[in-house]
Amino acid sequence: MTAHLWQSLTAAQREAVEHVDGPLLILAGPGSGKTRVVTHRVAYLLRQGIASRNILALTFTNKAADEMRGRLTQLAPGQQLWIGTFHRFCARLLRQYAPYVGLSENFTIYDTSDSERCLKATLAAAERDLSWTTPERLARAISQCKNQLISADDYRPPTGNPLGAILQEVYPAYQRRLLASNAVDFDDLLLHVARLLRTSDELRALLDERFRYILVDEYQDTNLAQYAIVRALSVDHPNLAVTGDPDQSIYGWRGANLSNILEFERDYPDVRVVRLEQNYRSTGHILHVADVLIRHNARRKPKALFTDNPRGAPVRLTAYDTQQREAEGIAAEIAAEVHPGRRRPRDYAVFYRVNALSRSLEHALRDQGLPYQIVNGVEFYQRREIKDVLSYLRLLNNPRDDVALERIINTPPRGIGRTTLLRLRQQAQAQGGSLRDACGTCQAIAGLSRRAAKAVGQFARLIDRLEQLAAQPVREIIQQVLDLSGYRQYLGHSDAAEDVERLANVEELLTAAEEFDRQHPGEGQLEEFLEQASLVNDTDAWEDERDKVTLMTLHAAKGLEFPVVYIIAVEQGLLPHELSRHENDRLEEERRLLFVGITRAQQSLQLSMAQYRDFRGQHNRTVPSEFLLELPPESLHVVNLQPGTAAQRPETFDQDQSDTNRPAPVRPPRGARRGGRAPAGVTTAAHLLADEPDGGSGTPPQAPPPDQFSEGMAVLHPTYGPGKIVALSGDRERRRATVRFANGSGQRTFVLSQSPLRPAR
DNA sequence: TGTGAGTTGATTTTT
DNA sequence: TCAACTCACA
Repeated sequence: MTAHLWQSLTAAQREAVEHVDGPLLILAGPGSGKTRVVTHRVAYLLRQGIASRNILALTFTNKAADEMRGRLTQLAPGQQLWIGTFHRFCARLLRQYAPYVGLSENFTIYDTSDSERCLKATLAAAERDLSWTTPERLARAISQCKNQLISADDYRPPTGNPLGAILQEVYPAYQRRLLASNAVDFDDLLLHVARLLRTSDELRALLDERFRYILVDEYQDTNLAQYAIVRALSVDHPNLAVTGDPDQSIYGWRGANLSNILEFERDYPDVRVVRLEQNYRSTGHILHVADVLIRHNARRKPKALFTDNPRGAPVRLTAYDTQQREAEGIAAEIAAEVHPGRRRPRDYAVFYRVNALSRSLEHALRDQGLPYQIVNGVEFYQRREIKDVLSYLRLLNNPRDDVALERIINTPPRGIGRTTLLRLRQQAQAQGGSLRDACGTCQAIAGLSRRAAKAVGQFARLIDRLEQLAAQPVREIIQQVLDLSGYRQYLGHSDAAEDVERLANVEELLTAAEEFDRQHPGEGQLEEFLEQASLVNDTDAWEDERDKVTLMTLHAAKGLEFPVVYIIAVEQGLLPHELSRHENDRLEEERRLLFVGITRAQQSLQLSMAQYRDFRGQHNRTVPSEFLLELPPESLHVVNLQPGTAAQRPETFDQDQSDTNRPAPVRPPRGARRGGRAPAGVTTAAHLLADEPDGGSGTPPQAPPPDQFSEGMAVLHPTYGPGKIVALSGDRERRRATVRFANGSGQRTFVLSQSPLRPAR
């Protein structure tokens, strides 16, 4: 082996790299060179004479897979081994074994919006009263079931849960519809494979033998289904190496199960554990802030983060007046470094909790003439025109794809309206066939007007004609679709900026198809193209080559690093997010999210908040994030850019609706109270942020907070559930609200200052 | 059947 | 704020 490859590795890294047989757990802190270790280890395995086809590397995102592939081609050129996401891997297996689960190999992969359409169709057919819940909620519930390996037949609702009762009916019906359409949703990819491995030990053993060495990256993000798959493939050959960091688990909401990594040692008692704790990325101050913050989490594996890097500048904690000031301030700082050439735009990243926060930054950066890129804005493959065109392709590939058919049967408009579609659905149901079948027999459908029947007949002929082309190169198929369906004309007939852009997007799709064709010569590649389109997202298109400021969510930031990082809107309700604030597990996940953001920074980091922020079209006073209280003052530099604020700030706490109101005007948020972990001498974010320029001055009596309740407003009560305010009375501390509750609890009156009632939004 | 205005209602993170 | 959906009308 070439000596220089290993020279740069530390003892701990080398230990992981040179581990060959048996289970291995690599606990890798941020910036600890994990990717290097993993790729070196694969190279090492290959050099030990292990055949590349026996190695399987599973990642969570395409981006991670691409990076690993890229590095491996440098370390071990010319080796063919499987590197990819769980979903890609499962899709590929499923194509091979589709009949075992009732699919044919040309099945369609529904993305989230497709499966929601499918679910809506199911609900419409079931005719249940859904006024009290939404299809989205049901979709999420189904997804959660699948993540936990609960199949439609196994599902038993918890007693007294109204959602469960509906689910018991709808989940199997939805699943039947998917199968009838020869389609799977994202979760099915995993679920089908997991069940396949469980039911057929023969197949399981075959694949276990085939994939003798398995590596799983970001193991902390695996859910139960992924866990089951990996375990099933590591019975006879338990050479399972997982890497991860429990502190960077941020996908709990998607079913990721932190226990998978926390209890790995229990699952594999003879596991070798390697800890990579030295950080090569960040300055001492940045790492210290991250470390102190994450120690507030209870569910974790304690670890000591350290670095030999210089301490650097303290982390800045900046309070702005408004979000505009925040954005302008950040943009001006970047411009001041970039324009004289001290730094490049690509050195900078701005992170936020939700996509909606990017707008003011875009403005500010544009005003400064700074180039920027937004990761995960509107995804390319989610755009209407792209989905339209792809739906044609999907229907060609899988005639039973009803969701695709419904999408295009009248796009562009060809005179097939609601009524006609309804008849077609009835016909399909009666025949027990697909909509595509029904279209073919439209002459025989009762109640269909002559005109409608003609339109449907034309549509059926169009599809027939296109189906002849299915073996052509993908670009050619798309061209024909655009021409024969009239879609190109339909988009091109107006000069509206919107239409021009749509046309441009379609052109881009053609380019992508051309590129695909080049890489996939030969016939019948349509299926592979569609699979890529469903399982590849826009993060993958993020170009770190481009010299631009990067704007992205904290989730998207995982795995990346930047010299200078800004994290904006570190405020209650956003970070931690409103929906995660009240459950401890989810609060810890929010803390991890901030931890991930902080540890992306190499040299310089600023956390910021704005006193006022426009959100969802409303102008709101904000409350500093409780996480700010948990940061170590000795590594912080607090900058207060709010004019004359010390006087008003206590009031901000009155708007904190998280727990029971207290009479005291200044109330330490939860973090400070819990176990007295707040840094000595600092009790509240108000103090923390009032350090300068005018901190400590006398506090005049504050104005009463603006009334947040109004008549007719939807509210939520922890005991009585959702309700509506029917009357308000009294003032200030005595202000009372009468609420009518939805679930038969009748009407009740609450003293607002003493009740946990809050707006339901 | 298609279109446009108007309303409503919902808003986290993604394979 | 903004997209999806409804409803009235051509």
